Amino acid sequence: MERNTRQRTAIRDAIAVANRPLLAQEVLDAAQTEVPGMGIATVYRNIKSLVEEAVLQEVRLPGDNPRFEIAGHKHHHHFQCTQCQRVFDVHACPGDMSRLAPKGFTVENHDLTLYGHCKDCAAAAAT
Amino acid sequence: MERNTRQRTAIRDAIAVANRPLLAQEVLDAAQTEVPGMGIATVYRNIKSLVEEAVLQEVRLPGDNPRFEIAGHKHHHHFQCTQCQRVFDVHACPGDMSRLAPKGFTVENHDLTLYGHCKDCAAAAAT
DNA sequence: ATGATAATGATATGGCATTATCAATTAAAA
DNA sequence: TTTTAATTGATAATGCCATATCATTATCAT
Repeated sequence: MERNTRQRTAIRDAIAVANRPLLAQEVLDAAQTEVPGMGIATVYRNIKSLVEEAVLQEVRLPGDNPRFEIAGHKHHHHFQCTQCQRVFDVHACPGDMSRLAPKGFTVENHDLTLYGHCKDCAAAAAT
Repeated sequence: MERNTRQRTAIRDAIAVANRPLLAQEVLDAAQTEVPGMGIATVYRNIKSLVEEAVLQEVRLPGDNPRFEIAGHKHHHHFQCTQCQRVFDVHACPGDMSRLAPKGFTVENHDLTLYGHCKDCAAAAAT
């Protein structure tokens, strides 16, 4: 991946604009508004190289396929809407977790996923 | 699944004794100490019916295949050792998460995974 | 603008977890 | 113990995500 193609740009931009982690298929859907004929293989190829270049980073949620977001964000967590399944960043954190583990265990990191209704779905449900 | 077979008993007992969530393959390995010739299909078949009967419950960790533990535990979280990959229960919880989500989002549930070294691996590393 | 070659799109293939198939076995009712 | 049918074990089939293949297209140094 040494050339700047319309597809590569559309993929990176789609993820940057979404401002939330996207599945490969979501990246394709978003990038196709810019480059209509784009294929899924191109998405996987470019995601892979963009991760290797540390432009993107992978986000794994329990039971889901990998999502990708722009790299470099500081420590944060994720929220998944149980209705639309979309994932959003959560920039708050409960803080130190080392006291939670059993005695003898050392905690080096942690992942937190919140579940509920996103703003859009909560608003729709309230009508 | 209406009959009590040696295999079914061995599978349920293996998960109960382990006292931590096990992968299908880990269940097979553990159950084979009781029923040597057991096949992986039998493990999947019995896990599936035991989950339907609410004897077992599924545990999903980011990026991993499903694990299974005895159902009925109260709210708890999990710890995964970054060395041996085993998963352990964590019975502590940071508490209410509703304030962490962005405005307009409603939090109904949460999953927390701690990463680090388990007691065994931490002790081994200290030598 | 041209040529070398990287990238794309369509699709075949791979990899892996899980499920389906089926003859042989085994539980358990009679 | 005999009988009946559920269960097992071996393995083929499935499903899904991701990668490889390859002819065609597009980038970009010259």
